[in-house]
Amino acid sequence: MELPTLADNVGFLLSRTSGLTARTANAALAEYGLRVRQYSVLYLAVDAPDGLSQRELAGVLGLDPSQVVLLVDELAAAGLVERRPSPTDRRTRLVVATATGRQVRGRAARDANSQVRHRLRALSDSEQDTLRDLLARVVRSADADST
Amino acid sequence: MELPTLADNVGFLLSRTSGLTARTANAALAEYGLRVRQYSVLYLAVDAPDGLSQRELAGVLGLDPSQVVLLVDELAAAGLVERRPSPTDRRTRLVVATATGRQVRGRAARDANSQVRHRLRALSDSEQDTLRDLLARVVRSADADST
DNA sequence: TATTGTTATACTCTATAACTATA
DNA sequence: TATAGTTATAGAGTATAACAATA
Repeated sequence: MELPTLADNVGFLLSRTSGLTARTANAALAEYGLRVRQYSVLYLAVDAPDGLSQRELAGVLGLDPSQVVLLVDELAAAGLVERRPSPTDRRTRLVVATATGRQVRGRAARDANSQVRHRLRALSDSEQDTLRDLLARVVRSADADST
Repeated sequence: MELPTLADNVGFLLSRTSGLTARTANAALAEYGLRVRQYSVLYLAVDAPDGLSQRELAGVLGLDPSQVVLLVDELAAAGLVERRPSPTDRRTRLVVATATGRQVRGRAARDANSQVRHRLRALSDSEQDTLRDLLARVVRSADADST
């Protein structure tokens, strides 16, 4: 069995590309006082009209629930989300975006998306779509494994 | 402009997929006392018959040269690589794999590749090739930018 | 003057364990 | 007995700045 060169190693390429896009996104988000991890929590909160539990956030983001606590703390301190008691389970606290949070995420998302698309400009639009679909299938299969 | 859901965001998917494959690779490499960063340095050293300068390693890996120093320190302490003076430039130290390093990287690479392929098994072989090619083009374009 | 390797430092991210309150 | 949230801690990864030796 012949070994490929490191430059042809999918894991290595994923790490490099992920690092590139994360740096790009963080640079775009700095204007809003956000980094990608906080931004991803805000993003999900905005898209969930009734909010999400921190457990749900951890699941979607692939993070440990203990990490989500700190991210929500920071977003709450910045006034972008708030924690509300769940009407059905007193253990659960729902993370809900504030009006400010919704505005910030809208502007931040457009800036970040634009910068990341530019970072990926070596790929055509349809190639970026292909990349997204391939990655999404890997993530879904991993999520299915851990269920 | 309509915002996509986070699950359709290429940056987010890259981060998740990179994390998944890095964890998988680290688990496979633990048997050899390696982690992906150290492994990637060893990998390049093995493939360069006359060794590489730490500056070259940093360039290929997308790391800061100061980080490469520590990775080479660890590999040298484990007897997998050694630093040799460059015959042409007394500032430069060439990182060269030892015989042990070559053996270890061969076995480690086969284990890690096998595990990562399994982690990506939602994609067919040809889809994994497509993914690799798309990512490689992004990395090359970024490398060209910083030149 | 510029480049190679190095040391140092601070910050972010990741991984785990343990605890509380509720279910 | 299990689950949601939380606190704490340690280790790994990332980002910069500054310095000595050499080009």
